[in-house]
Amino acid sequence: MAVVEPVNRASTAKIAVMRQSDDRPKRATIFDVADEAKVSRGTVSRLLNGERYVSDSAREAIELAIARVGYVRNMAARNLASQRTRAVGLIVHEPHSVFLEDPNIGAILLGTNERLSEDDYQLVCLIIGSDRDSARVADFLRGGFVDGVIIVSAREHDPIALAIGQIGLPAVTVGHPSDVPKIPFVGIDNYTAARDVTSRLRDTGRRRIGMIAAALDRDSGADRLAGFRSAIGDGFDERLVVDFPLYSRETGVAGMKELLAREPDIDGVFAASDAIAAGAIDVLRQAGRSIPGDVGIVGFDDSEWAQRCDPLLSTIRQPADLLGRQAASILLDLVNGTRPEQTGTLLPTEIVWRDSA
Amino acid sequence: MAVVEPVNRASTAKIAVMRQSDDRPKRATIFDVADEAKVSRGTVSRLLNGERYVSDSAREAIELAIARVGYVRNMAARNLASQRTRAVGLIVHEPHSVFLEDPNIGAILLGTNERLSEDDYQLVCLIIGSDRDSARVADFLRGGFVDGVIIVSAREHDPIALAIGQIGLPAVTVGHPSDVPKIPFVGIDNYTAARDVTSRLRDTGRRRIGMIAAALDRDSGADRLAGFRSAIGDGFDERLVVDFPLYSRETGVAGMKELLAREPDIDGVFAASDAIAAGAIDVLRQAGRSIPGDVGIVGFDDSEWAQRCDPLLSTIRQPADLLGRQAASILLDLVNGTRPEQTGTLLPTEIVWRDSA
DNA sequence: TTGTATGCGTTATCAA
DNA sequence: TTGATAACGCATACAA
Repeated sequence: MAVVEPVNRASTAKIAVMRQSDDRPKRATIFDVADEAKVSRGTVSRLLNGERYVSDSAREAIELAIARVGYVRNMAARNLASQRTRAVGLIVHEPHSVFLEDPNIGAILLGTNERLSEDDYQLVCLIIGSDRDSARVADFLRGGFVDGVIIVSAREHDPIALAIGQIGLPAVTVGHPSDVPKIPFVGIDNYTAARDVTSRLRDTGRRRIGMIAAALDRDSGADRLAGFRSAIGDGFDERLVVDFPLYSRETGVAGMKELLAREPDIDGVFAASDAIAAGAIDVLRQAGRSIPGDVGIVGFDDSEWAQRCDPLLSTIRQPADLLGRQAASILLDLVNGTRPEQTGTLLPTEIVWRDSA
Repeated sequence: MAVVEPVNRASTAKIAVMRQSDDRPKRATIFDVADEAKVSRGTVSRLLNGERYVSDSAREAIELAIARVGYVRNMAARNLASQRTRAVGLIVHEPHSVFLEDPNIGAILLGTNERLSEDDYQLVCLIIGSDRDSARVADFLRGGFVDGVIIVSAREHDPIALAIGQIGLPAVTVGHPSDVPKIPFVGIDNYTAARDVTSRLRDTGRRRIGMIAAALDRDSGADRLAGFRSAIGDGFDERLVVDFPLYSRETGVAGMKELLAREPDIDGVFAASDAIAAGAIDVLRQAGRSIPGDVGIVGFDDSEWAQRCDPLLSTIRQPADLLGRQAASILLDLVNGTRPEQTGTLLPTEIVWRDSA
């Protein structure tokens, strides 16, 4: 031990006592472990990080010492020294109502967590519900609290996405707002899915098909509308499209009323989400229309809503958990220095035909 | 400047370059700001932390310097030096299905975030979906990543709760598992709410009242059953109670079928959650029972489910967002060294009478 | 395989 | 009000 050591520790201990305002137990450090095991701090650190070059005798002594002094690593110190945290952030930037109701967000979250867990990364989920949150989260990210970040439900002109670009933090978005082109993304092909489901609606003989669109400021909403339009082709009639800000049941109620008013003979409806479809179905019922007899209707998501509709809702299954997993995989590559070969990944969807169309 | 400074920074720069594996921009430190503004690091730090004793001239120079060199604080270093992070964890420990469906969790999350945001604390939400997660989260907490923690949906014998006790980390639980008595909690009075709603069911003339209980391993589930039992009093018949692990619609379906089989004359049902009630209603319908004519039914939560039932569901409103806010407030006190005067806080609930009973 | 020494970027103490 | 400097606890390059 160098002569300076004891002095060092002694003064440290004193200050620690002074700072110790309450009853939090004092925590052992690598110093204590090294002393106890009669080895150097370097050796302890190497063992802790699973590196080679630790003899069995040293290992035993250290493990014993760790147990004896009750050592646990201090992450802040580790982060500072190693310049990485083994944590990644997941940012959910949504108004409250959406966060609570969107059936996909939870699944994305779980998928991400699962994948990160496999590589022993910690997911920290950051919620933005106000401008103040937004600024604080930006600080948090800039501060090096996480090694990378996944943005769920990014929107156009998202200040956080822009901040991340400036910081140079590895990032992946779920969905791809058009104004952050450099960040890799994972998503589904909303356009094709919408086009295909609408086509099947036509193939089953529907002729006056409307759409209740939503969230046109997001890629998901805009692409679903574009797909619908493409499937309808030349006969497209903009009077048969209504749009609202949110993917909610209320949107379905308002939208369906509007469509019925504009076109009483409507015989098919593509709702931009299952929740919207559920609202629309209730309105159609009250208006005396039978489903799928008079009107065929399809939704999007294959969420809980689809199972609770009467009749059961035909819809598009979106692999939300896989989106999360995939986003996590890409981010891990990024964090480890691998550049992804492609900037965007689209996962396949599947049409689930049930009873409503 | 001391003579040692330039040497120090020069060698630092070299190492930084060596480590800089990719294109992450080099970041300015307090050193750079201090140099640029011709003041000491101490002064810069004081300004950054909003302390007194910074002259206007110094302030101006520093703010200019910060903008010029593009300084942002390094949180890891700040955390290490200050021994606190200004972040608190919120732990959700639930199987996937519950996390996705429980209507309260999201609201608790948002309420917590809102309150913490007011004090500029960052909420980091930690999800436990496996034993591996559990161990990693424990490390994360022990590592000093957060100043405190809120546990949502704590259960009996929760390893995380036990770990937190050992660490001595300030903590609050939402709900109060009986085996972690020392941790303050916030919750609702499930017992009284359940008793009152059941009593009203009786007061409106129901005589054969059953209950579909769930999650008896949690205080919420157990207390709701106890309240029901108390309201029924002497006439309690355990044949009229069924219980299942989850607060889910499937529980309602299975539970109602069982109750109908046991007691065809049943004329009232207390479902332990709205989702359960929704399932039960569907079964009653199919069995040809009218609601509330033949059978009155009430739920718990006042969630989305309640609004989608036909008829609209009478239920108990649980102030989930307030639970989150309150938990956050208590935790902030704890983190700042204030001991709470009481170990438990119960928030009021409200019975919402609609059409189902 | 192990030990030593230095750096990581702050905060906080104390003297000035 | 400011400056100088010692912690904070760990990782790591390099010497041994």
